[in-house]
Amino acid sequence: MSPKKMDEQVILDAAAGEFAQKGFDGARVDAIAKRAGINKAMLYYRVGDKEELYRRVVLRGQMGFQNAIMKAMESSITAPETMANILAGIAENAAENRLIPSIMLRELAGNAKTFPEQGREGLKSFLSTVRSMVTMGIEEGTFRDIDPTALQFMVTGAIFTLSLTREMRQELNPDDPGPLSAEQITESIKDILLHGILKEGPEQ
Amino acid sequence: MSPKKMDEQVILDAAAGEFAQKGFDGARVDAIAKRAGINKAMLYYRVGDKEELYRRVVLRGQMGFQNAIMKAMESSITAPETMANILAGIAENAAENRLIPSIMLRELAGNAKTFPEQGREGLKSFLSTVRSMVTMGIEEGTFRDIDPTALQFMVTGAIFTLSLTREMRQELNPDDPGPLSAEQITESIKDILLHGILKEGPEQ
DNA sequence: ATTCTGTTTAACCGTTTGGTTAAATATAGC
DNA sequence: GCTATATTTAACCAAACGGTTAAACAGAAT
Repeated sequence: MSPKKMDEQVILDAAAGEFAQKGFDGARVDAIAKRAGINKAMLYYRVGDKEELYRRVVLRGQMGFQNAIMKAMESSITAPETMANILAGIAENAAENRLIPSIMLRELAGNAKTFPEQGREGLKSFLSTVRSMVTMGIEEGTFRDIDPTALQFMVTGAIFTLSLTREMRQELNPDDPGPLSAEQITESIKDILLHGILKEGPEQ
Repeated sequence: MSPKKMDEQVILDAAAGEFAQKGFDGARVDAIAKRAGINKAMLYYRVGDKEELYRRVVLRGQMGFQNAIMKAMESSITAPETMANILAGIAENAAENRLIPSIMLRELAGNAKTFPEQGREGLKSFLSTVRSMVTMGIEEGTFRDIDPTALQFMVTGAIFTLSLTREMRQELNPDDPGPLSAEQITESIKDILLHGILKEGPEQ
């Protein structure tokens, strides 16, 4: 009934790599096929056209972040704890799946006009989660009266750009420490951010 | 000797708009011509091919940031002052020339592989400027012992993503305050960042 | 008025690209 | 072996795209 089999994940991995490097318009369907080690027509047979390929890649990548955020929320009680865990979750996920930040930043640059409709709900819930975490911190008295919007984008902006420039930074700046682990990124940002938003300063 | 004349800036503006919205590969040369209200061949006559168009747009846009940074450096003495002025300079510039953050983030996403060779020096000097500002602050005792790399990308990452999502944010999150002025962005980020990096906390 | 030069355009061209299709190949059940 | 079904491929196609070119046009100088 089925001769060989062909892992669909291989196709999505190949597509993710191509989309991340070249963007949707720059990506070549033939190149994706080549990366996956199959013929172009196979892509259409197994997944669909270029847009469907992209949709699947984005949605799969988004899931990782959503799970990370959810786990961070569940495993923490106070707002500072939540904040630190969200930070770590995003950083770890960006490090594991390095292709996604690239795709996401490109979406941002294009006003998310090619972002899958199905994924927009996820984005919304992420934004409102961070926001409610901040207001919670302010209400419980641990946070200063900071701007949640600014914090949202300081976290994601910093992590995404840091993991994206992983290879590039050192070349541009000899003083740069070079590639950082997710833990290092998390610690550095957490250090600045917690001092920046806590009323009393982190105890530790 | 010259019949009509045709402002070259109009062409570069049109190109910047197209490149910002669609990226290099997504941009259509015909579309740029249409935006500029001229014929496609005119582009090649006056500026050059697609790559040259892009090169010019990026270099022109980069100049604005470089000037802003330089002015910030000149007009400030202490490290916290410098830090605040750089922040404000970048934010103002991003607000004035909204197309550039989009182009820059796309470059980031593609590992800056299409970034003009000529512009790389500017990037380098920007990075080392911020870095030396941080080390100066640490040495003069006003800054805590923070990670300069993290700060670099928290500043640019936050400002770029904030100005890029200007139209998008409110749609995704009803609690979002919507479009923010450069001053608002500057103040929000400065508030968090200065508390985050200063030893004593901002006096004000 | 004619010439000369800088400017603008319409039409065209070769290539690339996303997508299709018809044929080939492999596997399982009979 | 034969048939039915799932998989894979090579070849093909129309459309879109970047780029060119030859001709038209406009104004200044003579």
